[in-house]
Order: sequence, then C-alpha cells, then structure tokens
Amino acid sequence: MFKDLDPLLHSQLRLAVMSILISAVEAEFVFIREKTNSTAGNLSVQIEKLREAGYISVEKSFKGKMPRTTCRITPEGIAAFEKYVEDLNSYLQKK
Amino acid sequence: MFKDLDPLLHSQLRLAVMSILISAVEAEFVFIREKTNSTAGNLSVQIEKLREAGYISVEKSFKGKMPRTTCRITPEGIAAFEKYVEDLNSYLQKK
DNA sequence: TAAACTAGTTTATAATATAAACCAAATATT
DNA sequence: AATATTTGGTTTATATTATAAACTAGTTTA
Repeated sequence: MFKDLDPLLHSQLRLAVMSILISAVEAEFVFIREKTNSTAGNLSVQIEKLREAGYISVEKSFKGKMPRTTCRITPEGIAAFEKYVEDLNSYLQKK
Repeated sequence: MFKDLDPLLHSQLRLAVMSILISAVEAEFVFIREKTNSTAGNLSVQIEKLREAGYISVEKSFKGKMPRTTCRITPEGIAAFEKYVEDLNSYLQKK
C-alpha cells in the first residue's frame, strides 16, 4: 500500500537540490544556495550526501580566481528522483 | 520557489496515517498499524504528535473488553494535508 | 494459574537536519 | 600597503526527529 520513501530524497533541502538539478544541465553551489534559501553549511552537507549516493556529481573549478562548485544530476539520480515521486503518490490520494 | 513543507506531515509514518484518515471516516489504531506496517510504539508517538497539532482526534473506548483507539482527521488536518500536497508540488516538476 | 497474546505507552537510542564556527583566498577600504 | 570585509565553501557541534526496545495493564487460552 504505502511505498517506502527513499530517505535520501525525503528531505526538504536535498529534494530541492534534486528538483533544481533535474531541470537544469548543471547548477553552481551559490545558485543552489540562493534558490533553496539555505545556509552554505547545510547545503554543503546535503550535497555531499547526494554525491556519496551517486545521485549527483560535483566538480570543482575556478571562475577567474574564485572557487566554483558545479553540480550535475546523474542517471541514477534521475531514476531515484522519478521513483521517489512515484512512490510519494501512494500517499497523496485525495479524498 | 520552494515552499516550506509542514514538518509534521513531512514524515513517512505521519503522512501515511494522514493519508489513511483523509479517505476514511475513522480508523482504529490496530488497522493503521497494519496498513502502515509500523510498530505500535512508533505509531503511538506519531499519532500523539498529530493529535497535539490538532490534525486528528483520538477517542478511546472498548470493543467488548479490549481497549480500542479510534482516530479521525479534523478540518485543520484536512487543510494541512491539502496544503502539504500543494506545497510538495513546487518540488516535483518533471524534466 | 500460568503462559501467551492484545493494545497500547514510555523511554532510550540512533539517525538526521541544521547552523555555528571555522578556513583560505580574494577583493575592497583607509 | 596594511587591514577589514566578502566570497565560497567545509567541519563540527547541537538540536530535533524517528524508531524500536522495554514496559504496563489487562485479556484470552491451555
């Protein structure tokens, strides 16, 4: 009846990150922080969790002299997100 | 962009409880425990949280000699659930 | 009458989310 | 040119949350 929800995605901030990345080719750390209105510390931790899980890839480079962290969703990330959305539907049947 | 999700509903077990109650007039503790496949302890705690928040009402009675706990969703519970589902949609836009 | 079961609650622990504190380098200020 | 501030993060400490284990109170069964 109720599908188990991927605990990695059932988190407001991580879900927001995935939501951004699923509709963008890539996104920078600062952009994601602004869009999600999160603190850098929290975002850093959650991005690392998504990366560890293989849901996103993270690339570090420089924009001029300033550091830049770029995130991309992986095929596994896309699959996990789509499964999460589907599983969620088992909970959302309206009256 | 991303709406804040009601933390009381953004929990797998509590969301499942609300999902059951939104489509039933009432439901007994044991029924909910079976449907959600949860332990009694966990369910007891989560039901109390929903009750405290005013999202459900809880009535204790007897079925013969055995105790029975019956739950119902309240109008505030219905409103909160519907808002949660709507807010969730800000995260679920597909590619 | 003792063992096992029912229907829960309370409490201890594990997991999680979050922000505060920190770091290194770049840029702006006096 | 020194120093203050800002940028772009990471690490770590704390608060919150979820969850199951342990317990309670009573009932049914052997």
